[in-house]
Amino acid sequence: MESDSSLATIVDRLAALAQPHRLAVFRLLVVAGPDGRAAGDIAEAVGLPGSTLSFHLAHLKRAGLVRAAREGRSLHYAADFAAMRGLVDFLTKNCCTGAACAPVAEKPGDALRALLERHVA
Amino acid sequence: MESDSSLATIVDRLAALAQPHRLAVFRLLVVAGPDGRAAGDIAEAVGLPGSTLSFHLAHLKRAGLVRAAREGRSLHYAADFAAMRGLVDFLTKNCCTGAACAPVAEKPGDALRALLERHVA
DNA sequence: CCCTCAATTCGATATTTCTCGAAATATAAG
DNA sequence: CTTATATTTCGAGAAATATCGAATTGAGGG
Repeated sequence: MESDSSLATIVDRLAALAQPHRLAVFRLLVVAGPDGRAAGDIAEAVGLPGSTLSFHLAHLKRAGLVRAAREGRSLHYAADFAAMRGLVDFLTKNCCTGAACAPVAEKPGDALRALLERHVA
Repeated sequence: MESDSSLATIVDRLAALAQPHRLAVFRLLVVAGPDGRAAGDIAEAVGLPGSTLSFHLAHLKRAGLVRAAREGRSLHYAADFAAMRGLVDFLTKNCCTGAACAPVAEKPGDALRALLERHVA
């Protein structure tokens, strides 16, 4: 049940978040929680014309980071937390190991334990 | 000693990694470790003309994800692990909380503990 | 069925990104 | 000082992205 983590998917997801408006939208949806928010609602919150927002939402959706569901006459967009977790996992495993990123990790799990220390001291 | 994590910086770093060649280069530098690798060496490994690679390395450098140091007549590029950790931290804190991403996190630290569980079971 | 509200798709345009050969720069070696 | 090697900068073209008003589709309400 590992969500798709091909390199192409990773790049798509990074690209989806690598744009100020889209990052703002996604963060909005993260705090909004599983029920998400209506498109028009989001448009007002981030101050974008509907068509422009629609473009960005489509981008996020293509990347699998958000999902849409009809609710009456409006569309509710919600963050896909599993996809996001997959992205963070990839970055942690593939771009944060091998050397000095997570200090001293002789045994598997030590890197994460060190991470835990640093954050929960 | 918190590395710069302004939104603009985060977007720059995401954009830097959101490109197949650059992601490949960065991963190469991650496994290469703190000493990094020479530019020409990297160019051959990823199969890019020098000028094209130089463009991508400059991009990664602007974003603060890699650093360059002269070594004889070649330039050695190395991943900046602290910057990368900063990016992952941002994503974890700002895009992976609030709801179902890290399961059950009532007390601070629980989210990370849960993460630890999931990875080190 | 007609009207309205919500959202997307369609053009058209401006901007940015990517690519790569040719020329320039820097460092070492003879 | 001349030559060779490593890398960057320049310039120019092709492709992808971002923006937004106008036209279109979809879902309810009267």
